[in-house]
Amino acid sequence: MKQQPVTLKDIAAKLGVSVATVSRALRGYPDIRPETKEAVLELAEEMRYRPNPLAMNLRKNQSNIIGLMIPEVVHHFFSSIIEGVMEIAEEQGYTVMICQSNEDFERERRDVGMLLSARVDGLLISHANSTTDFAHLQEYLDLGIPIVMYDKVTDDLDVSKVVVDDYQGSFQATEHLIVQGCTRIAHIRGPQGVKNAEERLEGYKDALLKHHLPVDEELIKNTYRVDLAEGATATSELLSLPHPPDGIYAVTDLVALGVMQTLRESGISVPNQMAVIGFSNWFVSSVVDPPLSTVHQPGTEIGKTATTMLINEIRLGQADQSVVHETRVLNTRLVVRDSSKRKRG
Amino acid sequence: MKQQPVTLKDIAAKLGVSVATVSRALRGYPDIRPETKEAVLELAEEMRYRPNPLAMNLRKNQSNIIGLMIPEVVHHFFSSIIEGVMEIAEEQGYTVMICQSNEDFERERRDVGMLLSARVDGLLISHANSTTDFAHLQEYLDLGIPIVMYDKVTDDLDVSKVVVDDYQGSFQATEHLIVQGCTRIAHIRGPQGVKNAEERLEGYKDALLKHHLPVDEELIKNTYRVDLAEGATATSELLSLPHPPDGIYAVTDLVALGVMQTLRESGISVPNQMAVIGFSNWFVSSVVDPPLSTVHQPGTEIGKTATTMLINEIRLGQADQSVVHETRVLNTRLVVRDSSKRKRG
DNA sequence: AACCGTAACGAAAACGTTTGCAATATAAAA
DNA sequence: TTTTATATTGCAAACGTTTTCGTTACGGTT
Repeated sequence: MKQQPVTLKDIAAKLGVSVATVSRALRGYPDIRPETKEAVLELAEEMRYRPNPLAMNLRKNQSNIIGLMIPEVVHHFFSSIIEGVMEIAEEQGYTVMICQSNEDFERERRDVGMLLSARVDGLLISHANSTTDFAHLQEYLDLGIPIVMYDKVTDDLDVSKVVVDDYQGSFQATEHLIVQGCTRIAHIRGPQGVKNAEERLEGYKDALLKHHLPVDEELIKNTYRVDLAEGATATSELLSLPHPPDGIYAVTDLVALGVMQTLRESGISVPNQMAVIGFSNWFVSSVVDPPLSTVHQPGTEIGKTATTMLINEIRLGQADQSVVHETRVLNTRLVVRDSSKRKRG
Repeated sequence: MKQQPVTLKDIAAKLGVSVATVSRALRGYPDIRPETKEAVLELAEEMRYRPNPLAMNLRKNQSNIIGLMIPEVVHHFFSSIIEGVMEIAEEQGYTVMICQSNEDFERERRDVGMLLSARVDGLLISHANSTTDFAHLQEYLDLGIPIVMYDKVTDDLDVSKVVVDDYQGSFQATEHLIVQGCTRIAHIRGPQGVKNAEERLEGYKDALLKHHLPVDEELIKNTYRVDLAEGATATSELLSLPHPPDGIYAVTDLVALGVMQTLRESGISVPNQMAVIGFSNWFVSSVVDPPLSTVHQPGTEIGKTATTMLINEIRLGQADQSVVHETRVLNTRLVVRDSSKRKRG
């Protein structure tokens, strides 16, 4: 038969003391006789007592849950973020409730509401590309529930943020192609209005300017879904240009893979005829042929940092202390592989 | 200032009725006057009332949380399982608490205990390769908390299970290589004692037998960590054999990628000199060159099925009805790509 | 003998729900 | 008019904790 979980009351009854005493003994309160404490601890161990978090948290008006909104779970970059989040959360006694927005604003709004209903103590969010209205997040702030935004962030909200230095990473990627001897470098950019995409575009342009190369709008291609297929079509278009590029910098590794496929089908050799570099450093980039150069985004670290900051704000709030929001910018790292390596180095 | 979340009491006070009435109105109980119900619903909406799940669940002695033990989060197969689990869970009003064992038994035991402390209503688990003792899971069963095992399962425990047909998938993979004209097929196998690995080995052997090919122990290589490097070293060993194989079937796509890298470095053409096939169907397998043939494991579906079964058992248990455990075997699907395609089909 | 300080513990309220039971009001039946 | 059935509602306990505020007992001080 199902045995019921043991409660404080059970222990108290067996010991002939009150529930309060048991609670205090277990929590290590001072005014408890050492022998009593000893006995309680021993019996609790023996009966395999496990405190009921529902009751504890109800009493304390907190849940010890942090909500995590993520665009896609099945995605190397994001799952490494999940890993980082879980590591810190577990270490700090929090549990994580994950929701997947699938880049859909309506779903994001619904799930954000669900997490609020679940009484999360704080929220980590990378918003969907399509999100422009942040009223659903403002609700949290009104209730005093802290939010930390990561990766995709907005200036519209006064909260802490964790991002990577997209501008610098992009600058380095572009400059790397220039150093390798490329003179006409195309950029397949991310969706308009998304901050990361804009930053990367700027980094690309500025690198060109620094090296006195013209910024040719013909060489800047748009993506909307940021996937393999868009990388492929953009590449076809670039190849049919009267004066095609000799290097392609794609906003994401996935897009870069689409680029490489099209180049292979067109019989164009990488990196000699066309150097290619991506952004993100997925695992897959290291095993394709030729291995894809890219800019490493420290996913795990983003997750860890954001979670540490969030838990910190949660605790400050519980202690009625004021919090000051900060934006942490993590460094990217250029990863040079064969897809862009023309010179020995 | 922080505004407190609104409770039943707040609504009751504003309406001059009792908390019980409000509760019943919201839950749609029959004996409530329509006008009262109307008024309650309206005010609740207006005040943006959200029931406190902690209180609800404490009262009902359940958590509406299901625990998910997973070997690694950053892994295509497993993250697709997570996705499937989350989809069903959310749909059924459950939330998911994920823990990562990292293939480490001690960590698995600790996290399984943590989930128990968190009062999960049920547990989904794929155990670590190193797990041979299942006492930590027995504890759940004693408490009447259902478990559903997926992917890595054991016969030692009388619980429901969801697996793919490793034997059949393996048989098909091997047979496919035979049909393509391979006569000496090597198998890089998974760790001994792990059920999936053993089943795949059997499928491989039986396919050879069916086609009257000898089972040559020299051609069966072991792995322990099941990674890229082991695929590479196994391949080197196979190549240095007096009579090397003309086809390699690897227990996992990751291992197969290691195989392909080594073959490339050795200047051996795939598939003509050596046909290669893996198992799992990661995304990466579709973008490498040549695209890797493999056996598709329906990760999302595994997650969905296991979660559906678990929630079903949870509900049966809550209704004091008896549950009968079943093992669901999902079909795999052979995915033929260029790494094994010698004949047109 | 009256008082006080302190150590150790218990009683009970509180957190926000749900729900069995009792209570009231209203309408129908006698 | 009284009785009875029915429709609404409220009371209060319960879920398992934590914590405030007492209470008791006891040794030591005046």
